[in-house]
Amino acid sequence: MTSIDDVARAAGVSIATVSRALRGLPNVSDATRSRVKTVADELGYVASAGASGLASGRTLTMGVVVPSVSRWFYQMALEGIDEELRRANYDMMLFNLAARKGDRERVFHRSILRKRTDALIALCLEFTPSEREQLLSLGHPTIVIGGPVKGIRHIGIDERATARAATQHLITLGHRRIAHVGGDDDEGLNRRVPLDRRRGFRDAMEAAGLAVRPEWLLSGRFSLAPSRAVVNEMLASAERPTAIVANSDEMAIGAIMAAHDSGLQVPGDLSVIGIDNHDLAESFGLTTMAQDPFEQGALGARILLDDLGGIVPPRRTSVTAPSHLIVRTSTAPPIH
Amino acid sequence: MTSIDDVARAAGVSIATVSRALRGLPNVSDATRSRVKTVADELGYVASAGASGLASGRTLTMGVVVPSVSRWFYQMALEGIDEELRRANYDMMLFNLAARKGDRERVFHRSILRKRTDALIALCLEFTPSEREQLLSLGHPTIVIGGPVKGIRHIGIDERATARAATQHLITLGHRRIAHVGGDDDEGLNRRVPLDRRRGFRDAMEAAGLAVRPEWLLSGRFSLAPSRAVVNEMLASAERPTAIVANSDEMAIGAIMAAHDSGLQVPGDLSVIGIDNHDLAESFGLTTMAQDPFEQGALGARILLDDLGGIVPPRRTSVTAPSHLIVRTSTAPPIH
DNA sequence: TTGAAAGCGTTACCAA
DNA sequence: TTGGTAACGCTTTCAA
Repeated sequence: MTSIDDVARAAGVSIATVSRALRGLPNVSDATRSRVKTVADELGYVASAGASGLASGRTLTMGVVVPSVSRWFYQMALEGIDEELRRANYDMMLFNLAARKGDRERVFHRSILRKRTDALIALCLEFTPSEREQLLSLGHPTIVIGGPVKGIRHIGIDERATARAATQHLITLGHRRIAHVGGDDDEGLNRRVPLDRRRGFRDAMEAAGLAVRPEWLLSGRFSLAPSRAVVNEMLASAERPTAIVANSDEMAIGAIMAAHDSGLQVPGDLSVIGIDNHDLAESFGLTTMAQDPFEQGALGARILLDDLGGIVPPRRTSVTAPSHLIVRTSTAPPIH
Repeated sequence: MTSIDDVARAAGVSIATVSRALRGLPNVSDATRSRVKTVADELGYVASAGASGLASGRTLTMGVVVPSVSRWFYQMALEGIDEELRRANYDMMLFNLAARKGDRERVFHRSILRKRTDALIALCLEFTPSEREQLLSLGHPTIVIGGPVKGIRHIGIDERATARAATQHLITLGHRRIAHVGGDDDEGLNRRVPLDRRRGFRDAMEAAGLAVRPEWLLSGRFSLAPSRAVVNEMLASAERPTAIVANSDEMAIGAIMAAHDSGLQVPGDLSVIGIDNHDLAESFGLTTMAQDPFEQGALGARILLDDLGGIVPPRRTSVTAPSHLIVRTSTAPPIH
C-alpha cells in the first residue's frame, strides 16, 4: 500500500525524482538514486502498474488469446511467448476462449479491448470480420500464430507443404495404399489448418498417381482416443491401407495403438506418420514432420515487442516457420 | 482511443452519467441509459481497465502463478480457474515461473507485486519466507492449489492418503513385492507432494508388514520417458516386483511401456497403478487414483472471488479435495 | 540534478 | 436523476 509519495517523503526528495531514480532514468545523482532505492526497498514499495500505464500509455502487458490451454501446440507456444516476454519485462494477460463460441463476444469486449495490453498475440484462431475490425481499430500490434488468418499477419508452418512431405515420405518408401486421419479440431478454432493438411495429402497422392479412397479419409478430431477408434474401425475392413498419414501426432499415436489393438505390427503391417513432433512422439517411435511452436511463439512475441519498441518499422509480412521430417521407427517400406 | 468524455459529449450528458449508465448502476433513467449505450456502441467505446482500476481500487484481474504450463495438472487447474473467472467477469494475468529459480525474484517484484491483480492463486509451488511475507503484505486474498504450503491456505488432495490407497489396492489384490516410482518434479516446484506420496506408499507397505526395498524406490522425474527408462532397468534385474505404484499417471504409463519393452504383460506379469487420472489414462487402461484439478482450480477461484465479494467472511481453512480409485485393466492379482 | 504541476481516464462522493 | 469535481498513483514536460 505504500505509494510513490511515501517514498518521496521518506527519502526527502520529490516524487518525480523517485520515479526517475527507480526506473533507472538518467539525470539522477548516484547518491540520490541509491538513497531512493534503499528507502523504496525498506518500505516495500512497488509501483502500481495501472497508474504507470495510465500516465505513460504503456502497460507493459501483452494479451494472448488461446482457444484452450490443454493442447500441446498451445502450451509450447505459450512457453515460447512467455520466455520472450519475460526477457522484455512484459507481463502476460491470458484470454482463454475455451471453445465457447457464445462467450467470445464478451471476452472480446469486456477484456481484450479494454486497453490493458500493448499488443495482442492470437493462437490459431479465426476472427469474425467484426472482431477483426475491432482489433485493428484498437490500433495495437497484432499477430497470429499457427494458422493463417486473412487480414492479419501470421507465423506458421506451410501446412499444405508439410502434409505433402509427410505423405511423400510414405510414397517414397513404396506405399501405395495410404489413409489419412484428419478432421476438425473442436477446440483449435482454425478450420484452415486441417483443410490445408488434407489438401497437402491429396497433392502428394495425386502427384504420384495414387487413388485417394473416400473410405480412407478419416476424422480423428485431433485427439488420441477418437483417432484410435476410427482407425480400428478401418483396420477391421477387408481391405486396409499399408500406411497412414495423421494430421497430428496425437492422432498418429492413436493410430499406432489401433494397430496394436488389431494385432498388427508397426511398421511391419502398417506405417504411421504424424505432424508436430509432440512430446510423446519419441516415446512411441513416431516418424513425424516436426514443427517448433515454442519458437513460433517466441518469434511472434519478439516481432510484437520490436513493433512496440518503435526502432524498426513494423513488419507487415507473415512468416513461414520451418518443418522437417524426423524418421523414427513407425515407418518402413510395405511388405508386399 | 475514444474515451469517456467523447461519449459524454456525444450523448449530451456528463461523464459521471456515462459511467453510471454503462456500468448498470441505479439512478439512471432508462432513456438516458439506452441513449448512452447506443452512443458508446457507435463510438466503439470501451472503458480503460487501468483507469478504472486506479479510481476504484479493483482491477477485476486475478493473478495466477504457475511453475509451467505444460503439465496436465496445471492445464486442468488453469481451465478450471478460467471458467470461474469468466463467470465473474474477471481477467487472468498469468505468471509463469518456468522453473527458473533465478528469475523468480524479478517476476515477483516486477510483476506479481505490482498491484495489478485483486487476488492471487498459486499452483503447486512453494514460497520462500521472504516471498510469503511480501505476498501477505500485499494484503490481497491468496490461495495455493495442489501442494500444501505452510502459512497459506490451500486446496489439494490428501497426498499421503491417496498414495496409501493406491498401494493398498495392490496389496489387496495380493501383491507383496511392490516397487515405487517417485522422484522430484523439476518443474512443479513443490517438494512435499512427491515426498508425501512416497510416505503414503511406505505407510501402506509397513501396515501390511511388507518390505520396502531400496532398489525398488525409483525416481521417474514425473515424466514418461525417464520413468520408462528406470523401470526398464529395474525389470532387467534378476528379481523383479509384481507391481508398481507410480506417483503420477505419466510415470505409470512409462512403466507400462517399460513392461512391454521388457516383454512382460500388464497386468499378467506386472500390475501398475498411477495417481491423477490423466487424459491418457483411459487409453492405456491405467488403474489410478483419480483427482480433479479442474475442480480444484475452479474452487480456488471461487473462494478468492467470494473473499473479494466481501459478503461472506473469508475462509481461512484449507480444503482437502477428493481422490478416488478407478480400476481399469492395468492391475490384477499376481500370478504366483 | 531536482521540483512543480499538468495530465492520464476513470470512479465516487456530494450537490443540485 | 443528473452534474461537478476531487481523488487514484503514476509519468513527463517545463522551470528552476
